[in-house]
Amino acid sequence: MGRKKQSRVTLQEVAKHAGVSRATASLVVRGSPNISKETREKVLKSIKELGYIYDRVAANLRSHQSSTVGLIITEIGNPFFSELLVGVHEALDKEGYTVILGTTFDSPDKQDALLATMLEYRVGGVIMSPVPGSSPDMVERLKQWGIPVILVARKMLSEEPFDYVGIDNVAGGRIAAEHLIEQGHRRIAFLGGFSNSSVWTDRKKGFCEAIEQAGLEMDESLFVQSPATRQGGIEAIKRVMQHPQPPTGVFCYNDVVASGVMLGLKEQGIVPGKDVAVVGFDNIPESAVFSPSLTTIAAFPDRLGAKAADLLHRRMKGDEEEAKKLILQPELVVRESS
Amino acid sequence: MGRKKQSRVTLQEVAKHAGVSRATASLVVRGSPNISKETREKVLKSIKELGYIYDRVAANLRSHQSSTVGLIITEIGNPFFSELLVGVHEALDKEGYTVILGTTFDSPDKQDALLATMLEYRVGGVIMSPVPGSSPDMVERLKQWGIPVILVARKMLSEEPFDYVGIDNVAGGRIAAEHLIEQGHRRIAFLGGFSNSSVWTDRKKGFCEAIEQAGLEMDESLFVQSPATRQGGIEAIKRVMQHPQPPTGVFCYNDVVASGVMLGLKEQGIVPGKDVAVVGFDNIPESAVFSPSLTTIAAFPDRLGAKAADLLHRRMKGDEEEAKKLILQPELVVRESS
DNA sequence: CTTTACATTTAAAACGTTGTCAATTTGTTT
DNA sequence: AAACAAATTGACAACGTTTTAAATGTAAAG
Repeated sequence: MGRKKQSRVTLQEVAKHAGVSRATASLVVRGSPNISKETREKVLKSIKELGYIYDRVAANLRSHQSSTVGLIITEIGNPFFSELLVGVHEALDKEGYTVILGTTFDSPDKQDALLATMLEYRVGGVIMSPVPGSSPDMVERLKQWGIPVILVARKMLSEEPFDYVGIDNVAGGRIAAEHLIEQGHRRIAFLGGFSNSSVWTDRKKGFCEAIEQAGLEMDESLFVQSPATRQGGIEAIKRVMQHPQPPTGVFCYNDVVASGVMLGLKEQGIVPGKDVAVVGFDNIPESAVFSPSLTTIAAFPDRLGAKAADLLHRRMKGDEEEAKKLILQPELVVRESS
Repeated sequence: MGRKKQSRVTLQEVAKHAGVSRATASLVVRGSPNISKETREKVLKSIKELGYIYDRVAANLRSHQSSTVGLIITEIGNPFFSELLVGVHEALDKEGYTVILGTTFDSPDKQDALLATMLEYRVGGVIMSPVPGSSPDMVERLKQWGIPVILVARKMLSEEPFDYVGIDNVAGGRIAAEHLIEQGHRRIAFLGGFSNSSVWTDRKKGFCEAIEQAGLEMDESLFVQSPATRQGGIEAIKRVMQHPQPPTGVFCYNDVVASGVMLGLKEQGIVPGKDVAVVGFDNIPESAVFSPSLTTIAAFPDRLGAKAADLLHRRMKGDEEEAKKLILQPELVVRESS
């Protein structure tokens, strides 16, 4: 069954085996151009024969570089974030980075702990979706150590001078409301999410703008906050339907909430898409298969992720320009639910 | 705006500031018991004052330990795997490990490359869902270096002596078929996935066992392989419904395929759950919101992940017992689609 | 007042690599 | 043959920790 725990072969041993100096061997593994083809092959052969494994940890320690980046998201459960993760991961992969993953589950403490861990691991940069209401201190600290941080999908509480990649949530909210108004709805609810997140306030802002512009009355009882989960959606729709004048259209904080909303409607014998129009946000892949299929605002999480990764890459390469804000435009996707 | 790129404070500097030796400072940061309370506090104070950051990379290099583990999955897009990821991640987090993530996208080469990378990063262990048909050489190699590897959800081609955590796919296939037979279906299709994966062959095996036991005929044209994606499901159901004697019940390789199958049925004006019964596999959260809601075989990916993480933790702690196989039992979840 | 024992603390070597740079070898051109 | 360029070397000092074995200080025991 092979021996146990053979100890690592070092570059030193490779060099000796190939009959060259350690310096030369080092240049070979790093692909230096001024090494003759001959010696390069000699060394590569020895590497293969001895089963040498490059020690990136030692190399990074010595060279003050880092080929790892930290990725911090709030919940992997939400397909929006898994798509985001795919986008980031794929783009970073292409550039040869290795990803250290962290999940905050919306806890500020956990977020700080994660950032601290990433610091301890000497990551070269961080892409994160911040917890609503968390303080920018820790991010500031990373930047002070020269570690670039890209915020994605969510901003921090205040308008901090950080790089940010996201979508235009105000526009998204407006588009959603305009669509429902165009469909003839006069009483429209906004369900799910919490007002402490920048995403929520932005979407609400756009929503309200469209409502006002159409000259509709703004009824505070049509705004129901709840966790951005399926269960949260179920509860929110139940609450709002008890209103003496229930809405005929609802705009949901995101698609997961929308799935709960539609479930809740069905439970009460109300047919979503017919009796009540439902519009979601994010356009997660599943929303096409819901029934009725969900009208939603596409937020392109994978593109967001890829853009964030590109930006981070540029920063790590030494781009020192001032903070960039990349705002993608969302798009309305009309389906059966409205 | 603070200075740029302050260089890291080292333990050396902390020691000097606290008036102790570097060794003592090191013992303090590691929480050694035989350090007097006095000096401990002195050092901790200096750490705080100087803003010292522990360098785990350097520490791991020296101590030959590793607090990172590699996690390799095939596709983050499938909710089954995101749930798995959640389970693994949460459990490892609790034990203080940091996760390095990799995705193979079902490419054996990518898988080998990822394993090589993890080796280079000196991970302490690996949890992976292997690419179907990939060779166990690389895994063997890791184990030779004393790095434990846990296979999860998928086995390697042959019955290798590796630790494995998965569910009983044969039982799952049988349960699904039995359920459909019990509902009165005589012609049942098995759609999606490819025969090169152990998961597929196992599910098919159980499926066939039940068919035979019920004395039904086995029609090869009712087995349609396709990518395990929504699109794959759409194509598979279209193909099989062209059959002169189309099935009245279908068992899908997984829930994602099932979602495609139901979509494909609707496109043809056939009502899933009424005209044709559909059963999925995995019980991804979304399957409850499909319409009709999907009858499926629950595979508990999060539990799988947690178990795998626990097992890995034990291995990393030095548990040298021979390869363990942990097989969880799947459960039938009946909903509207059957 | 010395010895023994014990708890703390320490100096120096190690981990596996890269950076530096002057010195050497080899190959090519004038 | 000399002059030049290109490729390779050797030696040593980093990088920021942990490890080892040895040294210190102090209190209890003789």
